[in-house]
Amino acid sequence: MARYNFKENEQKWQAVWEDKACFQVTEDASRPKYYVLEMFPYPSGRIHMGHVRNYTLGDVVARYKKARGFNVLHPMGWDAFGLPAENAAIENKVPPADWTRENIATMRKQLKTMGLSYDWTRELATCEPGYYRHEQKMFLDFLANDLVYRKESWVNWDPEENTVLANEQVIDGRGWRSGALVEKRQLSQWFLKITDFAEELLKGIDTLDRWPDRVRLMQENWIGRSEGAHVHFTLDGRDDKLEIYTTRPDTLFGASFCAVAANHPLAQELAKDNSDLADFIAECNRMGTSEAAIETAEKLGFDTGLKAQHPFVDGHALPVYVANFVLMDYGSGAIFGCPAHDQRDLDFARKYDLPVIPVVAPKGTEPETFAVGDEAFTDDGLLINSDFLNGLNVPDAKSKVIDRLEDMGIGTRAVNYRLRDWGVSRQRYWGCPIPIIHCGDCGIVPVPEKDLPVELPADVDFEGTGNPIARHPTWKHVDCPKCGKPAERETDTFDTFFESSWYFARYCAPQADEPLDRAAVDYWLPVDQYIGGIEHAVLHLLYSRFFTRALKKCGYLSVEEPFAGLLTQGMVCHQTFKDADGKWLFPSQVNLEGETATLAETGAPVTTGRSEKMSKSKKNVVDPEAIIEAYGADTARLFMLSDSPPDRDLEWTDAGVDGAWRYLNRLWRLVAESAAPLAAPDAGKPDALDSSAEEVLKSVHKTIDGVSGDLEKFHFNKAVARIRELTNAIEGLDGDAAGADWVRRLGLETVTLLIAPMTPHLAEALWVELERGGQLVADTPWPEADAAYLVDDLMTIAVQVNGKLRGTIELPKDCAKDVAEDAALALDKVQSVLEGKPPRKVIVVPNRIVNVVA
RNA sequence: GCGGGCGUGGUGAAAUUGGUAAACACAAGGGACUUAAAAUCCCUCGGCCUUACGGCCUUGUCGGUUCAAGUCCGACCGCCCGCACCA
Repeated sequence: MARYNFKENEQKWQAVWEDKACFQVTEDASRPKYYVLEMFPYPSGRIHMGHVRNYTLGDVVARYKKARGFNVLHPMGWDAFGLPAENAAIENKVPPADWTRENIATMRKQLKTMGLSYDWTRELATCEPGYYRHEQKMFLDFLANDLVYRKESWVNWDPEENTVLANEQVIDGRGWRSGALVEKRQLSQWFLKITDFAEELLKGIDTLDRWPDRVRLMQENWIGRSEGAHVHFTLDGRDDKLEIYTTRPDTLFGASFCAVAANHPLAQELAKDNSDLADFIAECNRMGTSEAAIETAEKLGFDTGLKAQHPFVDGHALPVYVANFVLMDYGSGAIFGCPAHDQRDLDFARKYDLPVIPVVAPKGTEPETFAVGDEAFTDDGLLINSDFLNGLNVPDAKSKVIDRLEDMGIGTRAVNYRLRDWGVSRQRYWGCPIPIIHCGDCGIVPVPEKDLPVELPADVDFEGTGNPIARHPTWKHVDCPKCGKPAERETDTFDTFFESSWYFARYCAPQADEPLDRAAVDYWLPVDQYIGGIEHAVLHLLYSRFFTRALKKCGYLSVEEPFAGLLTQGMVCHQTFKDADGKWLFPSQVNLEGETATLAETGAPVTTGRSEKMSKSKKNVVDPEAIIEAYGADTARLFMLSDSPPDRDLEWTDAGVDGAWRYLNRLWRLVAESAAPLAAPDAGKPDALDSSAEEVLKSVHKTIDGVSGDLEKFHFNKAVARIRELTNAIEGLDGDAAGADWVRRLGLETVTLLIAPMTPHLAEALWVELERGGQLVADTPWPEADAAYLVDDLMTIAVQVNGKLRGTIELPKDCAKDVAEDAALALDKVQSVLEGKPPRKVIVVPNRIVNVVA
């Protein structure tokens, strides 16, 4: 039996779609629009299975919505600036631009073999001046609209390479290449005022009703709105005050110390005359800048000897520490410690032997006996040991204590956000140049618009240390646009999140002279459905939400939220393999027979490990190109959708791929090679249908209804299961039954249309076999379910006794409760369990269940 | 450390959102076809007990609410993701 020739077919239909420009779109006010977007890839070299999953999900949505009559925008492009290009330049001596463009060419070719319904005329790459000149313009607009400022901030500094390191390049406190101990250094950098929008970004989350709850929660926590107070402590022997921020002013009477960040001005000042403190601060500065590193480090403090006076208790002096767990970027960079009611403070107090005074006791405990051991008490309760606050609950105490602080003029009520302003300066070559000129006389001067874009120099060398763009012999030297004297360009480039914060808007009119074409963005935005990895839950999505608001403020667009719907897909995982020496092996090197794995080449034993996220380092990767070569794109796509819901991790298995492949062939044979009779394409419904044919007819309509609902909710795996069930039903249809040939045609055409978004090439081939080739499936509307076939007259109802299933009964739909009760009680099984006694109670849930309580 | 999530047969999962747990597949075992293999088709397939009819148990663990819990509540265990310069 001939198999379905996927290779020939996939190439054929891809060419047809392209020739007919099936997926090219323009604004069309007469149709509802639908904008589907998958997160654009970083051009790392080759596509991986994560891409295949992401783009398959997007393509199913795009093709389904098109069939549903929407004007669908579905673009693709490249997030082309980033560190890997610079690493490649250093390792292989290839210019980042060449490396990136070659990768794009390879990956574009690979993507095209997947049969994705992109409007390729809208393709963009962020590393091209035609793209980044617009974000330089936007930056200047942000500057003009007071959304940008400069401040000192800390970076990871590799003293050997003389470069700034990314957090991922710092491994155990050392530079990944040099191995040198990393230091923190302060640099003057550009910041965007995302905190101006903190409240708006927080409120906006409520409008994102088609985002996963967990992502909304993560964003909410990231913004981290808190209500508390600033409190000013007087310092013995000094005129200045120590300002702290606290969310628990109610616990002030339990204070036993104050602590400031290592980079707090007070710490810096005291360190000048105290070399031990200077050493301690230097030690803190060796920790790297990542919050995870800071928070997991052992809590250390240095007693400055200074004393802070308690605001309410005369003569109660608190020692002032410099502590490594206090963050300079949060609040005022200083805290007061109340060990009894904060775990970190408690750990710190136990270590440095500071008093632990409980001031909140759980309701119902005796205040005298309440003590804190190794666990701080952080819940609500009643205030004790707290003078005028005694007996209040925590919220009331907070309010009262702040009133008192305000009356005394030593504190204020304050709202604080965990969110920090967005530092966008990067000391790197492969990014968008920041369009600023530094002039000795005029200071900071924006590059005039007519001089945009500021293009990256192509002739840079990566031999030396430091930022190659800053070392370039001529690039940075310019005349000041204001005064004409020699000046220097800014050599920093933008964070690559800058490019990805507005690309979705650029797709609306990627060739426009202006950054954004107003009519186009007004038509297409917001993105109706955005699809990508959960790893972007906070940063990329929050920056894009901020950028959209900033662009609105500058008059570029009208929407506030860029992404109306969000689907976050899980990772693609695979089993891991190691050889006898413990070295990782590629799955393609391994023969797997049942549970035993051997090395394909030598037959040597192989240890199998658990399934983990596919990664180059563990070699548990499967190359999509090899899969598409061997099985075709439709098989890969179907497998991606069949077994796991999209938001969960997906285990890639050869057996699963085989299963998808077999199903496609089975469907092909069923349509193209089956001997069973098939009615003519336009034959009317026969008057008489055999009951078996009637059943299949019903399931055709139920499947249309079910699959449509599944696709709307992104339950692709369930949709596949339903289509397979319908296929089984059609296959089991007796060819001689009255009307079977007609139902069979309807069923096969339906299966073809329903599966088309998932396996579009096969669907087109089936459509031709079904003599429907006059129109492409890609241009054919979605089938409609006839409501008359969706309801059953008879319902199967479960009968339980005391919650345990004892049998089932068939009853007419929506039958009266007492009818159901009588039928249930009439069951022999029920009677025998009841042992002749009358039931105590009978619960009837119509069309579902009868529960007899004995 | 902080924040978020996940946990159901040998495996991926489904369960109309509190109402028949395991749909649809994969793997495995048995059979048919074949000189043979591949492909295809048919049967069995959560566990324990039972010759059978059937019975009991089962959704990470423990407890709770309810006529009824995979689903709700509480505690615990395990794994995964993010933490602001990876994208």
